[in-house]
Amino acid sequence: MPDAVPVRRRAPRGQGAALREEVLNAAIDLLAETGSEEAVSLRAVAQRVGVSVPSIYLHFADKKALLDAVCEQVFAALDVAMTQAAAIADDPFQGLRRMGVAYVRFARDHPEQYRIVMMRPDARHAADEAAAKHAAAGDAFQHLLDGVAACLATGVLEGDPVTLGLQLWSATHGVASLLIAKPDFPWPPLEDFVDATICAAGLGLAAGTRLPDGLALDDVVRRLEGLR
Amino acid sequence: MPDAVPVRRRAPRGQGAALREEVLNAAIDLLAETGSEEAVSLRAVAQRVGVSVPSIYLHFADKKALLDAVCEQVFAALDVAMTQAAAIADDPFQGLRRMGVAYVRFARDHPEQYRIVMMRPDARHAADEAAAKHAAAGDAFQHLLDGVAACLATGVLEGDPVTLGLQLWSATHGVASLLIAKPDFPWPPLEDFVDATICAAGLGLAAGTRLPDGLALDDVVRRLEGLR
DNA sequence: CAGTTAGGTTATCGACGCTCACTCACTCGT
DNA sequence: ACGAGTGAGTGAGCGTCGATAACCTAACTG
Repeated sequence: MPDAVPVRRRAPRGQGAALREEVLNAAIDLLAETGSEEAVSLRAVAQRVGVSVPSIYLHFADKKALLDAVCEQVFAALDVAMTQAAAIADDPFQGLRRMGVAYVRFARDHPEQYRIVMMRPDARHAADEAAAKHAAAGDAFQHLLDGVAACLATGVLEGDPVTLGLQLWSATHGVASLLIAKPDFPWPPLEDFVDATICAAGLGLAAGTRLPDGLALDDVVRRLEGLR
Repeated sequence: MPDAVPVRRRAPRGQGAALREEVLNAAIDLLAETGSEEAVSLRAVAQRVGVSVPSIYLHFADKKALLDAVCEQVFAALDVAMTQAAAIADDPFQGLRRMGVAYVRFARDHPEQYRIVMMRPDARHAADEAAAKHAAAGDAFQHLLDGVAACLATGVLEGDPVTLGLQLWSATHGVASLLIAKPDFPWPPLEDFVDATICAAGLGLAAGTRLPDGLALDDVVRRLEGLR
């Protein structure tokens, strides 16, 4: 006999939107359980909800729209993880470090979700920059910028906050992304590596913004020997 | 009348492998022209070559194998770009900087190729680490390691070369990857941003390996003020 | 109870990756 | 010269996918 298909009672009159929730949750669960984007087919989602495929189109324009909604939820979870991590920091820069470690840990623990969120070409091309910022990364990037701003306030960093934020994000995303793409590489122990990379980036940014253009790396290095 | 389908004369007896080249080149061109992975369907490739779909399976086990071959070629092109860029550097660290800029420029100019190469989950899970290294990134990562080794030789960097290489690669890949994924972001001028990020990472790594564990970022910053 | 309509379904489409059975057309041993 | 063998390539078709059009019916309203 066929796999006991879950039956779903038709929603009462005003509650059509309830199906949207169910579909979205089914997609989220399916992605989490299988860990594979291609396993999230409309047919699989529909069967899990106990509904026919075209019903999904009543609440999502197409499959991309459904995945966009999934991404939104993933981003929210990522933001929660980062915010929690930063909350217990002693100083602003340590907050950034903790955020970075939490970020990479999230990516490692939810690789397919992170891949979908970050590696899919951007859906809509937002016209103005502010909208683009929010559409792309939601609150997470804003919280990173807040952390940068705090560092700027204490003077530990200097420069354009958006540029600094992008650089730190790039470094952190680079670790997370490579870690997912090349899991067979001889990675050093994760937490230390991430923290060291972020520290290096932060240190470099802190120092870099204070250096004259022409100064070679060697000169700085020699100067730093005294700190040993 | 139907779109003048290219006719392909059957290859002579010993030359069956010629089709492999034609299929591969067609896939590469198709990807470059459309800039979209999903446009590279076996049917589209077959039609471009002027051959039937199953013929592709005579030379490639499945679609993934074909894309793997495409990736190999993309990696080779990336490696050429990086090697050329590093060749005209004055000192080892400048070589790393130039490699990084070339790397990101390549990613920006061939976004879909870079995305496919870097964002696809690794095909085969190599058993030993050495094989994994080569399977994953080919010669490009090895050349990066060479650059790191040169910096180690002149003393401008210290530490484990593989770890340092991974950190620099992470930072560079982070910029490239984010740039592709979020093209609508308010990115600063590209070349400067990339170079600054790599310099910051390098500076941070150079300084970081020489600092005692407990030292806070502020202390270093204060110490660097003298360099202004 | 009748009518409306929100909340679905059934049937179907074209494109996809992939497989199997099959046919050429050339070559080579006799 | 010629039939067997084989390298090179097809045609038809399976199952799945995202998406659409047409239709139905349960639930609420008057």
